[in-house]
Amino acid sequence: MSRAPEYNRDEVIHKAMQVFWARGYGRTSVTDLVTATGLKPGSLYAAFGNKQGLFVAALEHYGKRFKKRIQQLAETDRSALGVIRTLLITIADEALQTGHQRGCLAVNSLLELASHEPDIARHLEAHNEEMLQVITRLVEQAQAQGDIRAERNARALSAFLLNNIWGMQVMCKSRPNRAAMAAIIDGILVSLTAT
Amino acid sequence: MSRAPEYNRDEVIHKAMQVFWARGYGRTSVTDLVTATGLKPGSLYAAFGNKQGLFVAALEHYGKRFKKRIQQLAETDRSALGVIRTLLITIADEALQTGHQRGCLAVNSLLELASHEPDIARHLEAHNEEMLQVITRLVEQAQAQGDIRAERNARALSAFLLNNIWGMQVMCKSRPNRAAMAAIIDGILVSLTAT
DNA sequence: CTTATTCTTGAATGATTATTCAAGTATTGC
DNA sequence: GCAATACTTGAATAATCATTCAAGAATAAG
Repeated sequence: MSRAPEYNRDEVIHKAMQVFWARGYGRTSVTDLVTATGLKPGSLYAAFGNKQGLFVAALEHYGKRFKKRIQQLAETDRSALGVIRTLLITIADEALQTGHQRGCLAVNSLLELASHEPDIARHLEAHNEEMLQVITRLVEQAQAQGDIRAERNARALSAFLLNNIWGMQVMCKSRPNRAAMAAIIDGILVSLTAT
Repeated sequence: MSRAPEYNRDEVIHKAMQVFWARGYGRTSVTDLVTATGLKPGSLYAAFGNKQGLFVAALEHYGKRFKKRIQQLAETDRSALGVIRTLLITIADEALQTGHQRGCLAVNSLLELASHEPDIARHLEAHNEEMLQVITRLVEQAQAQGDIRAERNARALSAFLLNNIWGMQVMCKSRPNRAAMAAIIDGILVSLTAT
């Protein structure tokens, strides 16, 4: 029927995501995206409409990746509290990787854009709600397993957990510090497992 | 000797701060600043060097304001733990004010600029270190008053506290929610006062 | 081969950006 | 009144930005 695209859509989105993640939306120029993806402006616009369209695709790609990783984590441990601990340690370790000061694309974008771009704000709110649900399920499992007291409100504990994850993503950008990360994880677990 | 400026420097900085706070650094144009401050470009550049110079002045103004407010809070209550609780409630209440989705200028700027502007990153790291010291002093007081166990590491508890404050400033931007804020404050206090 | 369809290319467009500067205006000391 | 000094003004500048589009190239169907 017609000519086939020379690029792979997912690869293009992945490369665009990395640029947006490293530089933020506003500081990423279409020229940056052309360089990173190898697509010329015309192809980029034909495929994604505009810069924001590519950004939304990148955000969704990021969200999928994130969920997939938590899924994998959950399969490594039968103890839900263990999964929670591993999740926190993983986030801390990534934050502590020298040079890796990108933080979290979702959090970065939320602060940069949510007040100005309602469409993007909706995407990010949905992402956060999904995160909250994943965490709530883990907390409920930990309650069923007897590691967290059953009387406590799982949704409330999850909000507290997510709040700390957000905080760690902020610390990422400043002076990621092993002692502080350990203190935070300790503080969280003390609170979660309090009697 | 010479002509006196027609503007008040502090007022100009204050107005600029509000624009940067509401819009972020990148989305704020010099035209926005000219409109908000009433100063023409020439005067603005004579007074602050460039856009970034005015931004740094705004950041410092913000930091001073913040410290002053905590100082005032500290004077309202003899109990250091009470001050900490009030501080958290105040932050939560501001976040919950409808329409007020600005979050925290320091956190917003950290995520937007720290990886790209070393000068600004230094300012923000200094600000965070000061916050940490203020909080540490409160924790130590609470320990002296017997509300937090003396064996616990004050600096570690403060890192945990600051992490949650950062998280709340992130939530500000998404769906500030009273139940979640209450859950977070509860989670923090449970951990702080754990035996 | 011809035609229709879609992809690729990259220069052009027009808007917006931060910044500069020369000309005008006010104030102070003499 | 006369300089000297410093502030104000706003148009000009040059760079950068997202986006468009016409022309060329590849593919598939008939």
